[in-house]
Amino acid sequence: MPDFTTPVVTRFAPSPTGFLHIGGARTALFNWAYAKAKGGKMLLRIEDTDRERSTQAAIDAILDGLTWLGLDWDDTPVFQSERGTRHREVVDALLALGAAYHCYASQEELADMREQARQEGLPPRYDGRWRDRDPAEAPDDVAPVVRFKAPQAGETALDDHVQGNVVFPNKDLDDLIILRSDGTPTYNLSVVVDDHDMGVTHIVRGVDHLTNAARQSQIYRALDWPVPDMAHIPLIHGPDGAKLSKRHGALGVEAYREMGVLPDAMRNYLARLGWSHGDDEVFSTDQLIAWFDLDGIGQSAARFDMAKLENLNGRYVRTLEPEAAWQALHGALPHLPGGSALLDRLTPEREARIKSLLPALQERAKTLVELKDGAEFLLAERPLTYDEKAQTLLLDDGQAVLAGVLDVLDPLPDWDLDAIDAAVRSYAETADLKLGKVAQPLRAALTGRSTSPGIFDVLHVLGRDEALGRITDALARQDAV
RNA sequence: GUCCCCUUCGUCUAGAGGCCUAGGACACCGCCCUUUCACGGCGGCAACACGGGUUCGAAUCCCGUAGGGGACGCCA
Repeated sequence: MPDFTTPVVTRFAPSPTGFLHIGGARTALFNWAYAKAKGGKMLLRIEDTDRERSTQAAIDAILDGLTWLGLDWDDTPVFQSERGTRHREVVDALLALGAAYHCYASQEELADMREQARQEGLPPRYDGRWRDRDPAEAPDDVAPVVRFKAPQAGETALDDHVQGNVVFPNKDLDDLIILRSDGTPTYNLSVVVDDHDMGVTHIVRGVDHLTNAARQSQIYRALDWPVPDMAHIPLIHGPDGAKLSKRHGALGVEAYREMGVLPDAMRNYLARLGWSHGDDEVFSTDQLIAWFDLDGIGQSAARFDMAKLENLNGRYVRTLEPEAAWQALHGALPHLPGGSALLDRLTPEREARIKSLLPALQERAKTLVELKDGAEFLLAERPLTYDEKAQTLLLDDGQAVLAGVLDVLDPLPDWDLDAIDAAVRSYAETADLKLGKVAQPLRAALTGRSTSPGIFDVLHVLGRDEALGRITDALARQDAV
């Protein structure tokens, strides 16, 4: 049965004044998921009409962020700044239609108007003083702006996929400026024109645009253009319930990349923030696309929870196939703190060692940073540096254990797993020590840490010379203490 | 201040009048497994903001209160 309905076209329209933050990433994800779910397109539009604040660096950061998250867009990105001519054309059309007018009110007048309104306890609004005034009365020292002639009576209703039916009394919506005195179009006009021209059928964005949506719908109607479907999604808040700011998680997505978060996990987490499909917590991108719908989006703001993201990320790290895990780690290294230095020390032999221990390492890591930390001992040069817990383990009793283990390991004819296992166990038995008492100092000596994969594996992977060398190093520390 | 929206465990949420003595996940706390750390398994703690209605019956519908959020620019 062919589908004769209009193909879905969504768009993500960030303004390039900063990085791609969490809220923006989630908005992009919803737009992307909805387009994919409906077999439509997601377009990208860079809203860079504020030339003062828009930067190329921000544009790059946003594109990089989307790419990292795996959110691809269709067609080439539209730059709003390049569409000024068309925007002005529509302003002229509105003027011709009598749906807009020139306003000569000065900045001072406007300021007075707001002040007056504030004192009377009224909302600060433009009073429409040039709405019906004869342009012949215009002062010649004021460059006019163009204002939209908004309906003054009645109400403007929005039928939003997330917010439901929202009604704004028209008396609360004043005549907004659509063309500045310098001849450049403003946001609310540009958005309408661009969304229309780009064939956008569904607008998915943050609720902070809800009032704009009402004004924009008035412009659509004045132009006799169809109003797109809308879905205003709730905002993401910080742990304290207030708007996400730099103090908490309002970091760019690249910050999460640097924390060793996997893009798949990030997507999964973000999808779960404000949207749900029953009790499903962990799902693939294919499942997300299959399940995603605007109806599943909740109406209340969600708080960003790093602990849950980490937990989810840990699941993704653990389930990575060996080769994929290596690719993820290797690829992320340049983005992780201290990662580049490790990359420099990578040799084929060391790479092989890491790969052989990777499954055990993955078990212990919630992030790629932790995975990197866990693998670091395989790239370290002797003598190792020991963390605090490791240092403690290398004191008195530890020294005795190391000496004893060295004695049984050194004469081993073959450095294979079984032999190592047997030797260490027999030492533990002879010394009347629990295996744990033996393993811990050994671990400290071999890895410089108190946690690592199984100790026999570590001994084996390190190889005889390196392993015995590290034990000897740790024994030598006694003199230094 | 005005307008709009929101309100289920600490957090993310399931729930669309009886299936709810409210389910799942994260976090937290026990126990088990175990050479460490993890993973895993089992168990525990913990919520329908409050007050009125409507109904035989309300977390679910209506009204109000409180709290929170958002919007009120020649920014986007």
